[in-house]
Amino acid sequence: EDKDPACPSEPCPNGSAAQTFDWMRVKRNPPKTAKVSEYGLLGQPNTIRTNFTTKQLTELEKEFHFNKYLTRARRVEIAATLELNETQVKIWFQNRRMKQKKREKEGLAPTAASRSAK
Amino acid sequence: VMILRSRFLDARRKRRNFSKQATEILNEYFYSHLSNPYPSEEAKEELAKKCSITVSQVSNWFGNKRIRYKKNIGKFQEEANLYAAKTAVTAAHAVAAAVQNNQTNSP
DNA sequence: GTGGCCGATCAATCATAGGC
DNA sequence: GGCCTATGATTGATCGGCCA
Repeated sequence: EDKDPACPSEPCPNGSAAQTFDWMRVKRNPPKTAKVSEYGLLGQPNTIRTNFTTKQLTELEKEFHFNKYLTRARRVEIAATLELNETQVKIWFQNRRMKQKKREKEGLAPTAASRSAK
Repeated sequence: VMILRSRFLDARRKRRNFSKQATEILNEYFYSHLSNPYPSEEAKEELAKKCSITVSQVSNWFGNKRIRYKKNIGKFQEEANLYAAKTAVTAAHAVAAAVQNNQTNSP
């Protein structure tokens, strides 16, 4: 369905040739987090990123400080309490852990890092 | 209601643009690797050092660049040609150096 | 096979910087 | 000062790989 681009080497003769590489064609599947209310209706694809409320975020944050990892039971509880999917809660914790890790890494003194020769 | 959320949560977001030369370095890498603009962790660290920014900032820059580039390739055409020409010269120099180095080293 | 986690990335959005 | 675009950062969610 698409021709293979071809000149990876040599500057192209004519003015420009912005080839389309694979990474430019990458399309992510829309979030499955539909969830509206009752069944069906609406002709609007509800495939939009969920916006967590302040209350939800506060509770999740509180729980995170208590436990970095969730048990199945706890996840179900929280999901029910905050009116979120179990998946959303699970993903939130995963992202939160990554965020934590990133913050710790950068929070540490970067001075010692610049000691290797390269 | 929801608008209030962003008020204090994003208070930390006091952005500052990168220096002109940092952007220059990042763009050079991006366009010279346009077929696969995904720098390795090591490459990111090196770029971060050269640009005097953090590795995360390098990641953010590439993430934003890739998305925005493919969103509107035409808009970056000019920029792409500019850097393509620039790196072509650099590559030529590298080849020349390699050739010369090769002559002094026999297999 | 199934499911969670990790690391990287995507994609949409936010908020500010810079130019007019 | 307002308005618009450019740009860095944030984040819910996806992708691929790994492992128990």
